[in-house]
Amino acid sequence: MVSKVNEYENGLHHFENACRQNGLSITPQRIAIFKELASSSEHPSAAVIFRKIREYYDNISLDTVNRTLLTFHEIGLAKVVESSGDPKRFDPNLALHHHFRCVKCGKIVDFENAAYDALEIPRAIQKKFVIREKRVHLEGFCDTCRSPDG
Amino acid sequence: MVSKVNEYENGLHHFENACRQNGLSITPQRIAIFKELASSSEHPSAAVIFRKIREYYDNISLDTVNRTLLTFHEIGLAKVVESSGDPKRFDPNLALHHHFRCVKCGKIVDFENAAYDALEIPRAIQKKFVIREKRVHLEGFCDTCRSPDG
DNA sequence: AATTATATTGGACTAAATCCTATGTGTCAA
DNA sequence: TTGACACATAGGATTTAGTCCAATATAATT
Ligand SMILES: [Mn+2]
Ligand SMILES: [Mn+2]
Ligand SMILES: [Zn+2]
Ligand SMILES: [Zn+2]
Repeated sequence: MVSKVNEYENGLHHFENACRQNGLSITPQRIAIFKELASSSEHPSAAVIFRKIREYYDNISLDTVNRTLLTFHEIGLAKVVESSGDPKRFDPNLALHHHFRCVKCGKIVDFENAAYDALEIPRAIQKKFVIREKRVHLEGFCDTCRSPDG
Repeated sequence: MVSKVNEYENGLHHFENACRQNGLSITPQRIAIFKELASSSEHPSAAVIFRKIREYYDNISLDTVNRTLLTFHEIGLAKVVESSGDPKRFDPNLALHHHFRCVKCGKIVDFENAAYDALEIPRAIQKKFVIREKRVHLEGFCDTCRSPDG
């Protein structure tokens, strides 16, 4: 078992390498944003990350958070998750996995499934398009939203 | 083979029945929006539909188009397609099918695939959530965006 | 044709995201 | 270690998407 500390350090090293390889300087803002995203499992929006960082970093700007999250996406440090309009949601989990999204509260939940992972891209699609992501997307009501009201 | 006219009439009947069953009156605006959506295969946003209808219907409001598309979704006449932030995209195709989305130009393309259709919802997910939609989501670069620039 | 509940309009408002430019700071080479 | 510079950020302005609201219009029913 890998210790938490090592996981954490590995994450930071990955981040620093990715920045260096892409000619991006390593700023306190980028570090804070990376840490916040990496330690999150709720597929946060830029605004959510912004508010969390603001708790201890009193003048980081929302623009920087937005710009940086998009940069992370470009250099492969983060993914942008499928939503339905509404704010963009970011994902630090780069491994192949799948999503359930609650149409009521917007919660996005990861899950793993070997059969889903094994799906092949249809020939006709492969010929025509360059595929970068393949995910199964489930939608419905989560455990919290399913019962009382709606 | 069903004639175009019949398909069209069936669509309109379906629309009218859905409205009646839900206590919604059949207004010229709703008819125009339904026709425009039903005859589209590009998964249009509200703004796109609004602009098309404006070409011949000179004072329909954007608010009505937005509100109506959401209503259509509620009463099962349309689906809201998975995107990545950015404007909501609507889908008149109620049949089980799957999507490719170009990350550059935003184009969303339908495709059918029996293996994808046959995917089962994992036990653990079924127990916890109420599933309403199941789709495979592919992402990448479309035929137009793949080549020259990047 | 009159009634009434529902729907639409258009402008105001809110929220998300991007743009702009003056200021600040990581990085690298001396 | 310092200095120079290219790159990055802050914060305010702007753009864009979506919603709200109150006055007006109209579909459905009688
Ligand atoms: Mn995820
Ligand atoms: Mn579709
Ligand atoms: Zn929920
Ligand atoms: Zn494209």
